[in-house]
Amino acid sequence: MRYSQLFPKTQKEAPRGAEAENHKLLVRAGFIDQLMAGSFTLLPLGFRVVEKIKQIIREELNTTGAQEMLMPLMHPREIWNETGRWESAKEVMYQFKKDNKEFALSFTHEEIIVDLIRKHNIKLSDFPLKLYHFSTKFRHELRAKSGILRGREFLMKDLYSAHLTEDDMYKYYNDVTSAYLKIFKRIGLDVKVVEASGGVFTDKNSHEFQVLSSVGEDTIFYCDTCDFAQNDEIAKVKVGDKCPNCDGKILTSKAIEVGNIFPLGTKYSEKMGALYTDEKGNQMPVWLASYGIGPTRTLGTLVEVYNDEKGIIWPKSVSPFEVHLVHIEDPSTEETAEKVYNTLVENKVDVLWDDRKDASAGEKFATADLIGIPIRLVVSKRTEGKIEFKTRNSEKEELLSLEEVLEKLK
RNA sequence: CGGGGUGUAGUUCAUCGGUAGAACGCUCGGUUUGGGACCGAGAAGUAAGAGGUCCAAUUCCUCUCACCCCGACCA
Repeated sequence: MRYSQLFPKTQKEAPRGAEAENHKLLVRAGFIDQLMAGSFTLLPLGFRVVEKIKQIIREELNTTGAQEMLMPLMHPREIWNETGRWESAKEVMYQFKKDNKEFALSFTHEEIIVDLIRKHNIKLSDFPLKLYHFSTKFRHELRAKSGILRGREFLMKDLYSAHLTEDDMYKYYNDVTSAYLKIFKRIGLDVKVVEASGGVFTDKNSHEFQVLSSVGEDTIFYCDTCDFAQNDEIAKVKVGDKCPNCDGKILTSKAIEVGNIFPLGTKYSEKMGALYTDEKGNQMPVWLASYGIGPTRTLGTLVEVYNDEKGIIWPKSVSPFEVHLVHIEDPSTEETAEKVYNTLVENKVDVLWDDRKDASAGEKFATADLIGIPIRLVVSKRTEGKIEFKTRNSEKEELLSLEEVLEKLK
């Protein structure tokens, strides 16, 4: 991709009023654009990062046997009446009427999944069922805030599993926990698995995947030695206590919730009649669990965690491009730059080439630092036919041949 | 929904009773090229909207709307 063709270009100023680092940097670097409070366009750069996050999630979930699909975002009132959530969740739902018929924009999909399951006459051997999709969620937040971290419209991956027994549900629940840990590790985020209440989704406790950060909205208590962690809404420990599971000390921190998993039990299947016939001929409700990850919130969280005074620093696994090629204009180096770019493309290296003819060296470096692609290559008359290789998070520069660069990128 | 803040050029801001200004960005011309270069020219505005006070309102007052922050709430 040639930077001269990329929409939009970076800008020096952050939007008026923006305070959250993710908001300022994502807008300045051209990853997102705000339409209204809590609602953003994913611009080409932001879209690339989110697609990479989604692909990592997809790979790990598919490994657990889950199947991807896509459910509708506009739902009839009737299906929400079945569980009583048209009323009980009305605060968070966008509800509206058209042609005398009532609808809601999707804020979650339990009802839709249960409807699918009961409709398809599934037999014992079909279980467990594991279905997921990536889709937009509409939630009427009282206050949208913190850039892309709490929006009224955002992307979510939601996975739903259906089981014959509680044991089987928890078995898969643990599988998903492991998959989530792999996902966040690959994305480059350090997460804590935190016990929390299930809110309006379930009476049982749920688990949240939290990234420690001062801009987080949740407060968690966690052990400095083992994996123990609880959300303050249910926490029975306080700072300085001895950990209930080991000899460690309890600490506290603000944290951003990037994922959560809920053991739903049989609440929804009983209300909606998602039943199976067991060996003895009894009609039994299926056991359900749901599991969410917010790819767009993850995008913002990454920026909160990985930035410096110059801009964003993407982890390699989710960077919008693998390398940022900077050409410092000089007639004698034009061919070299073009050749380096073409060779990288031929070798399937995802490269953003700053080919602008009207930008100074300083401007190009500032642009590269702001966008935050982890590897920067420079071609200039100073590199004399070679290529300067530098990573975003270090000052060290190496002068390499094209072959050496390709070798290093492998 | 309660409290606070802010709305002026594409963006960030100045002007704060006498009728619109800068920087950045953009367009054109020229000089530049290792850390957001320089010179010249140019385009760009219903001062968020409505009402009020005043000889005169971007400026003061009222209401509305929008955005940001704190709180409440939150899957």
